Amino acid sequence: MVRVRFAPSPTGSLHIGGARTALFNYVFARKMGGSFILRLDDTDRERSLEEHERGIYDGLRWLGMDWDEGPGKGGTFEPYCQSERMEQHLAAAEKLKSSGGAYTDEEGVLRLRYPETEVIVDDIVNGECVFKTEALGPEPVLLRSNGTPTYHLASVADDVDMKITHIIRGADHLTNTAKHKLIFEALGAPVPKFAHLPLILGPDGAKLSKRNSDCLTSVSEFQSSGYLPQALNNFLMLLGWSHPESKEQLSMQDAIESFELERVGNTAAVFDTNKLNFLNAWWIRNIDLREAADALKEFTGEYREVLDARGEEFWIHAVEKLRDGCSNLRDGEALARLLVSENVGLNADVTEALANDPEFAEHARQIAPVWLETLEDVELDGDRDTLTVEQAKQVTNTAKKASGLKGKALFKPLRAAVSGSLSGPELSALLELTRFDELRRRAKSFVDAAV
RNA sequence: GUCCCCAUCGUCUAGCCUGGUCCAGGACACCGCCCUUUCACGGCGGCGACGGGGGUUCAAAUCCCCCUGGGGACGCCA
Repeated sequence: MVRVRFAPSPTGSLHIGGARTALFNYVFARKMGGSFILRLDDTDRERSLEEHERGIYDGLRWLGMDWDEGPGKGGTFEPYCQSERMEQHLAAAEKLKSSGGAYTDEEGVLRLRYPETEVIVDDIVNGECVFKTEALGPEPVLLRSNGTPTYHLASVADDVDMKITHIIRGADHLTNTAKHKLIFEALGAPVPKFAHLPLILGPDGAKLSKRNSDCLTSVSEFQSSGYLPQALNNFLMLLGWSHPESKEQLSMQDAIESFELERVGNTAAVFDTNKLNFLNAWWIRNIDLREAADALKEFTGEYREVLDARGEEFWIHAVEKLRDGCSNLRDGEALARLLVSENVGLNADVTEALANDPEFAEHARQIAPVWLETLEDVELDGDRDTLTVEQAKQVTNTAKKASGLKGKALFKPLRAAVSGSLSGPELSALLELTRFDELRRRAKSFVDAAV
């Protein structure tokens, strides 16, 4: 039975490297039909914050990684917070003391004893790594002078107690693993298998950190910046692992079905925002329509109320028509603005084109009055406040005939008249979704600007 | 500084273990064309890499060594 754990310490927010570690553990556990355990490594009471603890839970849940055992969930090996496992840690310390695996130094702290001059870590992704113990630094402290256990002791003792079979963590732990292996052995416990994941590097080539201002690092930041959890998971999955058939768009299910620890690479990977963005756009387009509508709606900001007033069906229909143009959930706001705002002025790019592009200005001058006139001749059906699909098609055709313009010459200024912008969602959809009185208002102001 | 790890297009990578099918395949980004009565989506195409040097071999991206480059670890933090 495979048992893996993700053991973050709540001394900072859940960052993307941690999320990737969690993800690989999670996917591996699911693939193997094993258990995914969440354990809080909070032995550093000074720096552990409840706020971060919550952030870790929220982040994991947002990404869809449910843990089988852990805080809030319980399990056979409770408790799952190291701060509550002092007793077990001290018992392990006693065991190490009596077996000679550890000793108390002249300063009164318990240290691991390096028994050999060499330790070999057999790693699933990196192969055999040989360490000379003298190069590992001083023998690690297990119990501080105040008697509390350190990370090394606590981590290993808990891994033993919780019967962890595979330790999957970042490559920055490789030298720790050498020390930990010694502790497992001194404890007379079976040594789990190890897999050290290659590090994620920032755009500057150094280990990704919060300080790296060029890109986001914490999971909550990605959430609030308009990324879909599916996109972030997909992206993270591809950092250091590849699908056997090179499939690039992967759901959690896809990843679970085809995951193999043996396929994990061992070269550090640079975080590529472009790819994340691409994946985000792909997932916005391809998830369930209702889910996309809900997600986009979260980002509609000030237009949310008006949108709600127009009914759920309206927004779902809009998203169905227009989500192809969204690459980030934040695009929801611009979308909502185009559909319901009563103050859509002209974008700078339009006014600039009007001033500096004689051809565009000429086309705009021609189409603007024609467009306004066309709209004024339209009768809405019954109690509708928007054009029907047919009418939307009809008004563009009428404007086309009356102006004698076609193609880009027609649509570029027409788009400006309808949306106040030179680019954006599909025009036909905009015409059929925007309230008719608003369309007329915009047409009027476009006449004012263009003629 | 010491130790460990790594090295294929700008980026993520396939291939490397089990040398030949690789004058190196895919994806993102970028550029062009097509589709579309506009943009986007989509389709097609282009640009673009085995860090260098030695070996081993009939044959090396693939195996070995050196160099260089990058990263990580060296806490009574985790």
